[in-house]
Amino acid sequence: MVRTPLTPEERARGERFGALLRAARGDRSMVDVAAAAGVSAETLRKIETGRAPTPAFFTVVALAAALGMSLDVLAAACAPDEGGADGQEQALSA
Amino acid sequence: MVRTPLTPEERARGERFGALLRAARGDRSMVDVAAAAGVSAETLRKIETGRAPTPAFFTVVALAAALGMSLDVLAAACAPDEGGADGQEQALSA
DNA sequence: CATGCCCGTGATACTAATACCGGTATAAGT
DNA sequence: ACTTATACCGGTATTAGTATCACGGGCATG
Repeated sequence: MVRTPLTPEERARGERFGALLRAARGDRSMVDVAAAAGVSAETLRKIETGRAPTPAFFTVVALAAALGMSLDVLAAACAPDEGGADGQEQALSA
Repeated sequence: MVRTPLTPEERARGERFGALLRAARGDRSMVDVAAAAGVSAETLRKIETGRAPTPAFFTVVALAAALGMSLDVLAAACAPDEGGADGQEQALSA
C-alpha cells in the first residue's frame, strides 16, 4: 500500500467542511470568494461539494482568510468526535 | 497548463512551515509525533524538511493537534508578508 | 426572440502529497 | 566493539488536489 485511498470518514468530513465553507460564503458568489482567496472557482466548487475532501493547507488558509473565519473554528467544526462540550481533544488520525 | 507547478515562494513557505513544526516538536521523536498525528513518519519528515510544501489541510490539523498548537498561529507564522513587527496583517492570496 | 453574461457543473490533464522500502550516518546503550 | 534507535535520503507507486476546457441554466439587454 502506498497511499491511503481516503476513508469514507474522510469523505464525510470533507462534505462537512465544504458545507461549512458554503454556509460561510453566504450570498457571495463562488467566483468572488475564489478570486479573493486566489484559487480557481472550480477548485472552490469542488471543495464545497466535497469532491476535494482534503484540500491543501494553504488553500484552506486563503479561503478562511477570504471568508474571515478562524482556522481553529473551521477544523473544530469538521472534527467528527467532538461535540463542542470541552473542545480539548487530540490524536484523531488524519 | 493544468496545475500551478508550485512557485518558489510556496517552496520557501513550505520550508518555514516545516521549520516551525520541527521547533514545535522540540525533543519529541519524529515517529512519536507522527504516530500521534496519525501520519507516517516519512510524511512528517518530508513536511518538516520542506519537501512537501503544501500538505493536506487535515494532515496539518492532526499535526497541530499532536503538537498542541493553534492553526491560526501556524498559518500566521508562515505568512510571507509579515515580518513579525506588528502581527497585524490581513493580506491573503495563496 | 436572439444574444451575451453570470453562475454553477462535468470531463479531462497534470502535478503534488502520501506511503513504503532500501540504504546510510550519528549517538547512545550494552 | 556490536547493537539499537533516531533521523536523513534516494527511489517508486498510487491516490488526490488543482487548473483548463467545454456545457447547460438563468437573467438581462438589444
